[in-house]
Amino acid sequence: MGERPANGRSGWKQDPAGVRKNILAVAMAEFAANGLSGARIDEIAAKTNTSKRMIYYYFGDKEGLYGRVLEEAYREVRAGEQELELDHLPPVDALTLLAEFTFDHHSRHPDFIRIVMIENIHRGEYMEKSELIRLLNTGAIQKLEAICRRGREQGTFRDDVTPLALHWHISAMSFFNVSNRATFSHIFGDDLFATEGQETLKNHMVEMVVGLALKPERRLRRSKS
Amino acid sequence: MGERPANGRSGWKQDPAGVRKNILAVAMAEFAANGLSGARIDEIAAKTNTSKRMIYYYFGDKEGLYGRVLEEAYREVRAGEQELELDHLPPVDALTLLAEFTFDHHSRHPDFIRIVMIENIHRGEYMEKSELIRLLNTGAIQKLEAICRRGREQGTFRDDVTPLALHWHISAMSFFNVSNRATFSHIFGDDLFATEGQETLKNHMVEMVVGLALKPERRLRRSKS
DNA sequence: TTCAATTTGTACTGTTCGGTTAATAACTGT
DNA sequence: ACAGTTATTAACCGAACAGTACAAATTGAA
Repeated sequence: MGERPANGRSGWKQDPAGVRKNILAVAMAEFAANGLSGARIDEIAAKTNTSKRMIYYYFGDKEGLYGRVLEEAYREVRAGEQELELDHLPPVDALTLLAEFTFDHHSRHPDFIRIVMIENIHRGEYMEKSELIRLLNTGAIQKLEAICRRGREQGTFRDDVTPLALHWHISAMSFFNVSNRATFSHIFGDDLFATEGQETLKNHMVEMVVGLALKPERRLRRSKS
Repeated sequence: MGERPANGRSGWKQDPAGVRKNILAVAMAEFAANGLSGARIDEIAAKTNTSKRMIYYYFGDKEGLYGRVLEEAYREVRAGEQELELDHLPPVDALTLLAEFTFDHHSRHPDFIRIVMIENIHRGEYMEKSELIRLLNTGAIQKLEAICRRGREQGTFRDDVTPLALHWHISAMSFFNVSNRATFSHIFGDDLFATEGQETLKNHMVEMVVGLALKPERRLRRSKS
């Protein structure tokens, strides 16, 4: 897709993949901005390089489109996470880096956060229909499992704190930081969301998570602030 | 309201407060379940003891109703929080209790969580119109401020960790635990949401938060699990 | 050449849904 | 008794909106 000659319907290229991609990108922004029932198919179509007709041609109906957007959102974010290289680092440093990365990564992808919020509002019912999403996510915790395994072998990590629990804590703080910004900053001001405040929160988060993972006698001050 | 005789329109009591309350309760459940654009006025009316007409009579329009629901949600939850008595406890115990209470309180009020999620999806725009909500929430952090003050005076608390930051961390983990249950449990199973898993998460959270608040040399093992 | 897949565009349909009208009457305080 | 408030019911309006029909053109691969 992309270019369409100004006049009439002559001189276009067949590019199904491109058309689909374009529709998905626009739809993701619209669903993220307005929710499933709030988003308007006509509005999505208008912002596309193609027409409303093609949305139905490729995605069937609104819910089908939303489902694909959901998959695409997870795909993009998980792909971004894969780039992180941690195996060469000592466990504590790897955990620190992973936590910091997650915090920043979520912060950089607010539309993904909003899509997940919306999916939770819908109680995950569209996610359930997608085999792909479960597939994509099984890998989400593997890095953490590797870190924990090495940490335990090395004797520095507790063995009653599971990788899943650590993932939960890191996710909670990284996710909430984006998802609840509107209400939180309305009530308490936006100092915590300015650069300095965000650094503080991130450092707290890392300190807490690392502190939780390490055996008590290994917890020496390693805070940055 | 409440009772309405089966036949016709004869024999009712005037009870504006009751009618409003009834509408608000039904509307809160519907908005929490379906979101602002997803909720249906006709559906709300049907579940009410009164009629659609009365919704417009008292609340003007859908957004007006949603705004009042939002206020009511915060009112109820904050009222519940006020009951907690902490002044008689040593700072660490008070902080522990407050964190545990918050975790459980959020867990017990999923509809409130969902309303806040929805309001965040709408970027807090309805909240901004309500002076009442800011009022209600100024008190939300006072207990924490008192605890921190006493902790610092006593010399056990760090003074570079603000009550607001602590509140943020406690909120993040308590809120996420409810808000993201659907997607999280779909991906990683629901072990963490069974009784035992929830206890573990709560204990972790308390351990992390208390660990963050205390000066390093005061952090001795106080974990429950 | 053939033919299915892809693309375009417009007009239309059927329904859902927020909000209103209208007419009426019981309630309550004064 | 009267006046203003609170309540009821049911039909109705108009706009928004998901989804379709229809007609036709282009492309690209077999």
